[in-house]
Amino acid sequence: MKGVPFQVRKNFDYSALLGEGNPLLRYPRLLEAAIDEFAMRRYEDASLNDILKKSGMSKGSLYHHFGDKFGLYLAMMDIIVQKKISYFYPLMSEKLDTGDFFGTLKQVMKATLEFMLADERMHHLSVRVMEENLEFRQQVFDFFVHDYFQIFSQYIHQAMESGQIDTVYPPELVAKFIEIVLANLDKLATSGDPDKRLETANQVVDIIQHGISSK
Amino acid sequence: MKGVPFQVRKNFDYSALLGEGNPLLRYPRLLEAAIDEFAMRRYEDASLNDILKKSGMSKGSLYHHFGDKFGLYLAMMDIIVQKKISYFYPLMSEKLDTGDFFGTLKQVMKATLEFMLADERMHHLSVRVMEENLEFRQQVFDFFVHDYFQIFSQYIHQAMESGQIDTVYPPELVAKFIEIVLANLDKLATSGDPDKRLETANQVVDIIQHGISSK
DNA sequence: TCCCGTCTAGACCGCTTGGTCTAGACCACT
DNA sequence: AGTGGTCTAGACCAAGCGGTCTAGACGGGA
Repeated sequence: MKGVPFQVRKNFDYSALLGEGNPLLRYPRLLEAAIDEFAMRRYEDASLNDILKKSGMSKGSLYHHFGDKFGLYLAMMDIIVQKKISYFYPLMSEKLDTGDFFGTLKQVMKATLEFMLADERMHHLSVRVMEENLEFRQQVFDFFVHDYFQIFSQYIHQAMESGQIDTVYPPELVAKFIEIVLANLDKLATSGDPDKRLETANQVVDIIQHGISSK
Repeated sequence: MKGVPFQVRKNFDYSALLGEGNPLLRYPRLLEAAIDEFAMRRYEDASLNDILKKSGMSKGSLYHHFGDKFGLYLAMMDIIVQKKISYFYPLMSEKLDTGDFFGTLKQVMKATLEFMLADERMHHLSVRVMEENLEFRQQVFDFFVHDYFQIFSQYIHQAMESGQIDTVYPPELVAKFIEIVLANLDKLATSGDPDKRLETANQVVDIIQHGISSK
């Protein structure tokens, strides 16, 4: 698959895979195997044959239900995204309009950490998407239009306008900086004890706060 | 190459490839093609056949001179590392013992940025090594024992002892934090103009300085 | 001129990849 | 019982991979 690194099936309705009708919900062993494989390797490197072997599903069934490798990936990501939203939903609904930017950031950290601790594979999946090439990401984000980054970016603009962040820094720089730190949270908070990890995560927010808050 | 993801040739002296006797120095087209390919894709994904096609070298010659794919990779990295050292050498020799940690950090940033601007492919190569799996990195670092991270970590300890960094943060956290920011410098300083990039890089150091310096 | 070591070209090997295709199992409806 | 649609199993496919191997080109010493 070198010459044709990534391609999408025509005449196949991927969106039918998402939501309640997600066929992956009916094949828990396939879901497990897919999460294992896609958490371990990036999309191109992940082996469909290995997933099939591990899950016991036949190739015919997989292609019948999911169309192709990308269909399986989308169906899996749909489930992961739902799970992730469940961790962030309580936060999104009430806190996002208060004036306490760094307090919110700590809560985002906490939710990220808890999501990470619940199943490290899912965290890997979330991070790994951002490591894929642009074309692939765009294809994926066509189906998951949550646009986290834009919401986050707007929130930072708000925090700047309300005087919480030093205006000498371009908002985009601040947004990217925080995004990078969040994406690498697993490398920063590595010690086993969950409490210790949370403490470290809060220290990371402290560093960011001292770094960018207005003097 | 799925079942045997990474293997090293026995009875072959890789170290003979490094230094002055590096055979890659005699094949500039091969060097170019290797940098192109290994900067584009990670080790496993990089295609030896593509490198050969681009450079016009035959497979027989390659295996005669370099032993295997890993030998070619090592020979190329040897040249890259030499180049990188040439950017950091002036810095290492005089500045590393002064008491101005953040000043030094700014100079490290500047050198990193200049190295990046000189040839973006080389910067990609440097960053990409850290994305490879542990086993591969260890194999590579066996041949390039510069141990940047340990030197850097010690330097941070010194800066803490001399009261430049807030001691509430664990030194390892600070080291990893800075390391992550440096590794993602290309994502932070993206705007085309070199001066603007340097300005952004300095702002990033400012953020770090405000973030971790003792109050 | 012959010989031998070095080097080159590229056919070939075994293996893995994602994807296709066919035969048939199973089931519901007529 | 017959028919048609859905689903499954897995043989098979072309392409790409890193690596091996052989035939021969080339050049210096005897």
